[in-house]
Amino acid sequence: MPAKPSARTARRSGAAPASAELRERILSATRELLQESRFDTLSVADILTAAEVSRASFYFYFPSKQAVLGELVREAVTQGQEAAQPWIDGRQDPVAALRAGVREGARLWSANAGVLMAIVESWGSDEDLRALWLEQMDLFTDAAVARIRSDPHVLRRLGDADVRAVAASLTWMGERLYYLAAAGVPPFDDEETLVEVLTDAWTSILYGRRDPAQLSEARPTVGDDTGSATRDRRSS
Amino acid sequence: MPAKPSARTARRSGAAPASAELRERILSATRELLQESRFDTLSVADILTAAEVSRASFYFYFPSKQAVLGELVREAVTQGQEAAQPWIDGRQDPVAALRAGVREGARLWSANAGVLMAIVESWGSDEDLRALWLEQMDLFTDAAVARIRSDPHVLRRLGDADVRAVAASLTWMGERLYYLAAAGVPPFDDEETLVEVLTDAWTSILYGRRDPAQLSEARPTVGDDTGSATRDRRSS
DNA sequence: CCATGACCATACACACTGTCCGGATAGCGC
DNA sequence: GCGCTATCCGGACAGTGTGTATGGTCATGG
Repeated sequence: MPAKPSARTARRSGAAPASAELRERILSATRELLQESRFDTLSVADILTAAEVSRASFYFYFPSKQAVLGELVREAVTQGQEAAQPWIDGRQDPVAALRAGVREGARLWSANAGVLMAIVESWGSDEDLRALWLEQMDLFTDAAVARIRSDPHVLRRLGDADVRAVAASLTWMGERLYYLAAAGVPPFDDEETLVEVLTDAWTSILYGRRDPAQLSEARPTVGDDTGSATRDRRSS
Repeated sequence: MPAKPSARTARRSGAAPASAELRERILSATRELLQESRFDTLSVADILTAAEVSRASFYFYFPSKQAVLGELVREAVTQGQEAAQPWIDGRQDPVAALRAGVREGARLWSANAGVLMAIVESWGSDEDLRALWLEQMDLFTDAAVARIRSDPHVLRRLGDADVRAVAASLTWMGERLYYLAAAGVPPFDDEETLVEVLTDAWTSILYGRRDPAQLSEARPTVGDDTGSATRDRRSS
């Protein structure tokens, strides 16, 4: 069966074949594809087409599509570490800093929804991705632990509880809620709701109170519950 | 190429070829296989071998291996609904009931670790499984919402927060932590730690206090933190 | 002017899924 | 005992993926 030997010869003409240019193309293409497809339904062939790269080249730069995802995750997550900083170094009001961090996290997640959803869905099935993701979660946990340890008020409140376990819980609760938000699962698909509930949870657990400040923020009546539906992202 | 026409003829001899007997064999075999393999690395062929069933028969009873998982999940999750009952109908001390429910949940998860890990890892990639799991989580959420609504103390404390969102957060935090425990991710791989931290989180958020009772329970010094390692189940 | 390195097309070995078909066999009515 | 039918089996096949291997093309630079 004769394949069409059509126009696939207009590339080398481009400016610089700078060493790892194809590598970049692969990365970008994958990142974009992930915005509309799930990682596991994405075939290498799809990436090849989108990046206009040959199979051989792909496997020259990456050992597998999982490796590509790993790279993208590292990129995305680096920014995340920074979002948490304000709360970590604890120069501001903790609750305010926390809320700001949570909101920043939400922004970050929606900006990189494709990549982050992909890693969350895939770290269970690939050794390298698993190590990568667990390491990232550990970093957040470490930061939270440090912050908690440096706050006598929180320490007292926590009593004899396992500080690291508490910190890890908070980290993973965040991971899950952000993921659900990105996946369009109600009620987390609404950013405002997400931020409120996450912040409340963190402050309740650590500081034993809900943030009074939130009441002053302009937030329309919630009109909550009665929502058992299952709406999905991917339909936009 | 002559295949060995060997001993595959010792089954029909068995007692009753009662209608859906093969179906049962498939279910059990899969359940057992899931205790040592991940769902996505499990091929239909593996199930066929384990259940001593032909490919044709398999596809007669189930449209796909996902459907098998769905069935197993329904079985496992039904028990879960009951575990939550004591807290739901709220005749006992809420915190005590909560703690008991959380512990029961932990037991349930470790008893059905294979199946439950499988659904958690797979609901993102299959329409039916997704609907099934989201429905289950919604059921738990509904129950929590009802319980919260019927408790003026909690209601007051929650203020204008979105009740359903809070309930959903608690549900999903549980899902994630139980999963991590089953997956052997520290510090949740220790049941005691898991139960404590989950109960504390729920009570902190809902009742604004940690349970004083827990201090009286015999619980050895935690010797917490300094654990960033990544140990995996599947190695037992 | 040709060697080299970057890249491509193609095709292959292997694995898995889901479908289809020609039997084999056991129980059952007769 | 005899054929019927429901049930189940082995095996083959098409379709789709992945990862590897082979040989060819083209621009550049020595």
